[in-house]
Amino acid sequence: MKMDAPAKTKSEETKLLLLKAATTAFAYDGFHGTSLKKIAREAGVNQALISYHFGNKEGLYLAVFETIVGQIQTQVGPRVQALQATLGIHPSSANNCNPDPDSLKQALFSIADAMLELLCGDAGHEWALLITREQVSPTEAFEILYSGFMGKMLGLVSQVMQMLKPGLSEEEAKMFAILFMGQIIVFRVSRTAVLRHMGWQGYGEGELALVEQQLHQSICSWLAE
Amino acid sequence: MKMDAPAKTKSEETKLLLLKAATTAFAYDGFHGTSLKKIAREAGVNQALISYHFGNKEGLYLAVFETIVGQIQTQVGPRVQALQATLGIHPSSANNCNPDPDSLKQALFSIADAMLELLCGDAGHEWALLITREQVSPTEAFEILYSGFMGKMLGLVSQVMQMLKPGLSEEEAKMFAILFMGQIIVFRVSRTAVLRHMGWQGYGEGELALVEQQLHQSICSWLAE
DNA sequence: GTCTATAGCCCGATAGAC
DNA sequence: GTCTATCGGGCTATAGAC
Repeated sequence: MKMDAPAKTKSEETKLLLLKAATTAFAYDGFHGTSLKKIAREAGVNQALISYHFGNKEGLYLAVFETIVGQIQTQVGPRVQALQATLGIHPSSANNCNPDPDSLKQALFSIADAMLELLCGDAGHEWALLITREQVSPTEAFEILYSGFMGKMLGLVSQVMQMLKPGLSEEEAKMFAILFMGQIIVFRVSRTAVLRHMGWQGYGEGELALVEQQLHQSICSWLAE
Repeated sequence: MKMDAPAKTKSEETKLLLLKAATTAFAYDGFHGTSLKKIAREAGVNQALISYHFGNKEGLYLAVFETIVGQIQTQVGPRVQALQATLGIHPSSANNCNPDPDSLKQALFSIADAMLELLCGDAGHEWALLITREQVSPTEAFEILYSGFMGKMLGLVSQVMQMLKPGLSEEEAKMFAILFMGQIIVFRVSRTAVLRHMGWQGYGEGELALVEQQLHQSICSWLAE
């Protein structure tokens, strides 16, 4: 919720240490593959404190996702709002529903780039693993992710698509948003297969730039049609 | 390997029962979330027989994937070869590298439809879960999947793309194959998010038809460009 | 708030009778 | 080939001292 400073009380520091260790462990080994003993060990904190602070294993797991969503919202939330403002979607404007098509396209580009970086960049590596896992095998934590940012993202892309191609039905626009996301998340979800197929060692700057270029081209194809 | 009939010896029947139960259990709960005790119980087979027939838990897990790849190969293998023949990719033909562009496009359509049905249809539900899990968190079993059919599939799509758009570099063609796959697998990987976003209850015939239509349209956009 | 210690359970693997 | 029985170990959760 409000955890930017390294923490003040000792209790909060313990929580942060546990959350950090739990994020790493759950990301790499999944919920079932992770033991509380290991998390406590890696955090340098006594195991019994997990129950004390988070109730049980599931409570800790959910807390990890709440932290992630909170940080994503503080990071990309402002950008999304700025985007909505640029596009004239903000509620205060009457119905200025005809922004510059080119800036709309640029908006799609920047959303794609941001998603790709989040999912495939070094910074959000563990987040990406956790998010992907919840996509594939949803638990209670999926609700946190979807209502926190995924649903909003899909809705935004759908809206932009419908503005760019007014002929689209709402259903078609929503479907396009999903295809849009699919082209991005495949690079995380099928990471191993992608690297093998492309003959890459990993996603370096060069590779990501190439992917972004291809994504932009694909988006242009849709819009040109 | 060669298991079509309900089995002959009692030993093979036991193996089949265990493989069937293991497929279901691993699909829904993952490797770590599944216990051998549960598999034996659901198979109606004594637990100790797992060690006897498959060595250990991992051996059983890998055997599940070998079975899946075997069945996929017998199912779609002939279709792929027919496709390659139609496209003139078969080695016996010299270099008849200019088949009808329209039949190439139809080939892409049918690959997309087959993949979508495999991943989202009722028939391959458990397979889809297992495959997706291995994509996201690869283990030794990933090798079986990739060398068994995923790599071939990606290679085939890349080839077709390059034939349809000769201007593409090999790298671009490979990337297109990945975007192609991404648009399909998103419907499995992000199933929960997709259903919520679209307001669907599940993937019925109507929904799948709609998805296929949209996929075809997306492919057409790429090719038209 | 933090710790130690442990209860209670389920797991995977194996030994040995049949 | 199939079974019962069990071992050793790791797990989550909790009780209770400090």
